[in-house]
Amino acid sequence: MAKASSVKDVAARAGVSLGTVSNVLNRPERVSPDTRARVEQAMRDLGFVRNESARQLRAGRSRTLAYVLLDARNPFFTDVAEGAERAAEGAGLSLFMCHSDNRAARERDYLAHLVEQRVQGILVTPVDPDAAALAEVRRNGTPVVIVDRTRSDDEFCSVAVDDVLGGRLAVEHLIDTGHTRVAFIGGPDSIGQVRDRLEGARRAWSDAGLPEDQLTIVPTASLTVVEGRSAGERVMGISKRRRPTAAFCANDLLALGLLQQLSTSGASVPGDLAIVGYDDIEYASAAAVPLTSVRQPRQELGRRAAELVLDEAEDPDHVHQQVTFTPELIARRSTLG
Amino acid sequence: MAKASSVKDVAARAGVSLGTVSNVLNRPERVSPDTRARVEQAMRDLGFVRNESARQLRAGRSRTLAYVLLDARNPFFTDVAEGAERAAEGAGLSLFMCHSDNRAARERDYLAHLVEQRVQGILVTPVDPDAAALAEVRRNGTPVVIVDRTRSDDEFCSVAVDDVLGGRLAVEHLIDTGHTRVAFIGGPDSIGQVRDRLEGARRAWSDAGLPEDQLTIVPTASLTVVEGRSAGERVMGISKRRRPTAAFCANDLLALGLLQQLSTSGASVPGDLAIVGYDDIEYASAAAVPLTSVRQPRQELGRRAAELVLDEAEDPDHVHQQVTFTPELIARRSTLG
DNA sequence: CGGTCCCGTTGAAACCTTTCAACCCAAGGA
DNA sequence: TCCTTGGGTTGAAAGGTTTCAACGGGACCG
Repeated sequence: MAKASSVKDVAARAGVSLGTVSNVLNRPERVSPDTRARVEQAMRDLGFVRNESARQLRAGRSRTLAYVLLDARNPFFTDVAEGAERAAEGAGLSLFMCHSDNRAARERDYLAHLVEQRVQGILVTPVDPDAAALAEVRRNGTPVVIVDRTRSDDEFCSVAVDDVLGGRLAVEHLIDTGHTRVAFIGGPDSIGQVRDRLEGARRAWSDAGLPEDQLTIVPTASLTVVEGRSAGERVMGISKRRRPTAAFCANDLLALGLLQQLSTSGASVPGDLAIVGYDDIEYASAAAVPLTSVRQPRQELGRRAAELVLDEAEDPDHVHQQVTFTPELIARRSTLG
Repeated sequence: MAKASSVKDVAARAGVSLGTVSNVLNRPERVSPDTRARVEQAMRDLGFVRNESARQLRAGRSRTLAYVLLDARNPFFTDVAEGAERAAEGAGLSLFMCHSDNRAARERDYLAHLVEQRVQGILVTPVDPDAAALAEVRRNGTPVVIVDRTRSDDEFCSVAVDDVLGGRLAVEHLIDTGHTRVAFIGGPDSIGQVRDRLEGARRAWSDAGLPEDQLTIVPTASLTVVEGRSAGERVMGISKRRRPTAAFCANDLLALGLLQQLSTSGASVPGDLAIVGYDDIEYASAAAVPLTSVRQPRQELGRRAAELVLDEAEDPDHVHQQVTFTPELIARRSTLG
């Protein structure tokens, strides 16, 4: 592996000055066709690869965006990343994904590294949206956009989805399809999203003039398939007369677990219990009974976040915006029969 | 956002030379405590952040690895990434994930960008493992390790899992649990992994002396839940007398679809049909009937790949190795009742 | 034939860090 | 007192690219 060759080597081989080589690279139209051909040939001969560090050093900016995400295994985040990726691609940039794995320390390391790299901008779904580290990153000169979280101050751009509205949509749909006893399944309520979705559910309920005690809360310890199954056992353990006829789950994993539990025990969906999930993950539509679910515009979220971070990077008059997207209810057989 | 400050600014403010600032950064033990304190204070005052491009330019190497993966939504790849990440973290490096989304053009862009960035090494699950682009990357000076694919020549390090053995394990397990009519569900056979798993299944079958026509091939168009359901219909459409009593699915998504189809139609698992999946994804153990599945050491795969690429980067006597990992059968209720 | 203009090319400067030989000075030994 | 030693600090050079003012030469116009 011979030492990488530089513009100087290329220039020498092509018999031109190194300024010309640079012109071939950056403004080929300024160079006469035959000179250009000679330079390009020399590049091929030497296996020349432009050194991005040097270019960046000189240019002061990189050609990269980064998305620091909490959990690469959650399809929600990878979909967001994909949206951001497309936007980056459109702007001629690369998007690097960094997996903080929900660890604040790892997140900090990544952020520091990215700032040192002088990436054009950072999208981040932070472990703690109010962490001082984020302000520090921006103070150090790198634009930051917060994704799927909101910060208590408005010092940052952020993109998120209106979870209160999502909860409302879900429950309004159940009310519209005739249900008057409904369970909300989800938890722990330390998760902001869970709280918001429940809040939306409650508002829809009281707006419809339904009695508060007919909206049952079934708490779960986490948002997983296993918890969904156990919640199912609890719901079905209620005497038929008083049992809810529909359940709104705080996410699709819970809903899938619930669905499994019901079909294992011979109950019918939606006959015995209608189900609404949240997130509309791929498995939701592929379930044994396709799930009604609240869809968030995930790719759009990523795309918009990328646009915002680029605006912050390029527009000196940039004003921070908190963008809220609108979720959408996708009705399927689990509520429609 | 004031222009970022450099070591020179820090030096001026601290009243020392810029060499000293650099020493504080890189060999703090050489600097007297009070000078160091002064310099560090100046850094804080100015919000100094080391410019990684310049450092890299000087040092000739970066502090980064990258993993270019096919599909960020597939938990298999993100688990591999996680293993690589841990290894990178251990070596003081960052790992960037790049999502090629199965598009050769995007993969090419990423590889080019990474080479220009002079990353220390690239892990890649390529769209086409024999693509000339990979050889080009290495020729240009960046170590490359191929993950979960194998190349026809041995010019690269690679890490993969023995799919033939995996297929064998699955079918041996079914034979051991008393089945003499088995279906292999999977396709298309343009996918190398599908071919290998089937090959392993066949070998186990004939080694056990069972008649070839009792191993039924049920082809699918892709490895998805929906295809699994349709395969289920086909299998259950066979007259009871000749119907297989067990199915080995080429991946877990097929197995989950199959399971859904069976439970929807009232068939029992494993009573009417035992099921073995492949990959042991998270949903496999969380399914209505927990799935027996063939587990691949995903994190280990990533970890080893990272080690290999670092070895290639650092050891002048590096020899390319093709590492093959051994899969493991995880028996659960879908075959054991 | 002389003067302009424009195109293509050149060479040096700048970007910021790290490294390393050289230097200074105080302390200790002769 | 002079010399040595060594810790602490310095300043210049190097690394590869981009930019830009300047330059050379050919073509065109008068």
